[in-house]
Amino acid sequence: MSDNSMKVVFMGTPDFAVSSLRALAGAGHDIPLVICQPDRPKGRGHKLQAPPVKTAAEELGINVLQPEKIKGNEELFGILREAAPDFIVVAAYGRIIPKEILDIPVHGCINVHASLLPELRGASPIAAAIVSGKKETGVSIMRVEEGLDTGRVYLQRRTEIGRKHTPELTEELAELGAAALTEALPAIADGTNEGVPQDDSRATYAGMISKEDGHIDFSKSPEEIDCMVRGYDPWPGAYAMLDGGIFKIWDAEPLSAECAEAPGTVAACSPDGIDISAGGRIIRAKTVQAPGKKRMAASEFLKGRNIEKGTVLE
RNA sequence: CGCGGGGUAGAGCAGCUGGUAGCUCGUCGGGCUCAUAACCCGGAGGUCGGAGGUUCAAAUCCUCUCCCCGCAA
Repeated sequence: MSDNSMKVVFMGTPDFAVSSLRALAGAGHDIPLVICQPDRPKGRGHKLQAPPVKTAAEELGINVLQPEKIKGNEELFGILREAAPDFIVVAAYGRIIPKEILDIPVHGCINVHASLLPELRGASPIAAAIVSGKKETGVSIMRVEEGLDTGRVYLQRRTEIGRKHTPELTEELAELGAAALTEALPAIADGTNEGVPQDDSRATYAGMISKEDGHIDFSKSPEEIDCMVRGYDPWPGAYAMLDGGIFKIWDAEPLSAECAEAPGTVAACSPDGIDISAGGRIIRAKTVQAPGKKRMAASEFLKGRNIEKGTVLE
């Protein structure tokens, strides 16, 4: 494997990208440079926080560059040209890569994208896959072009979504993607794998998620709501308004029993959960969270606060 | 110094215009029931996050500190 070692510049930012970075290093590739987004104010207190990729790169002893802007950044282009990489690997970098950079590496820019392209191109493929109720999703190793996730696909790996929430699915896809990446790279370099163009007619898009996307519409079916609950974990969280406060549901179970109550009405409370009318049936909230409180089992929530039958969530 | 809520029995909460603490669940013992997330009776279990201060007296007021969470990103 070591004679397949190549020079790779890595561009990525969040946890999802860390797996690929580590895999590249573990495969013996020469990584002269890692590029990620600048430290951003995050969390309470708006403290500056280093992106996970930066932390990982430093652990690996790799130089990190955090350009504020890359479009038209001639200094950055110069540094990259000088590095003369075989590949630039992009994984959830969070910015559009300008053409000047795409042209630099000998074998081009390769992206690890967390969907089965051409489905779910865009910013939030993992959450979108869950929310839309898909049975399976996966990762695609593909070529970065000027279009948004439009390049030819070299390798895909798929997995069942089941009842997974976004965090665990993200972790799983990050590992799948990292393995697929290291497997594909040598074949792309020697021309064994030329990839196949995407069928643009089947393309779908996963746009950025907003806070409001997590607001539950109880006219939807219990199954749809369950998908929201799992997909929007941990952000923005699937929520409803209760007494003017945000009431989040972190785990729910669709019940088949019919329910004639108005959508959002609490039909019953029990140690098993809070049963809410949704789409003519019942969605049972099993893990919930009130403002300022932790996530807790619905049964525990009910010990400290009584929700009367007939209460309406909006 | 972004805004805000909270740390009280094993769990979830109330009490916070100061006088050594209460509710629901669980737990232990007893009773009742064909049965039920059952019901009835009784008991155990808390230095009220930590450190100072005010006071005759603080979970309750003041200061500092540690931890958790919501908003915002």
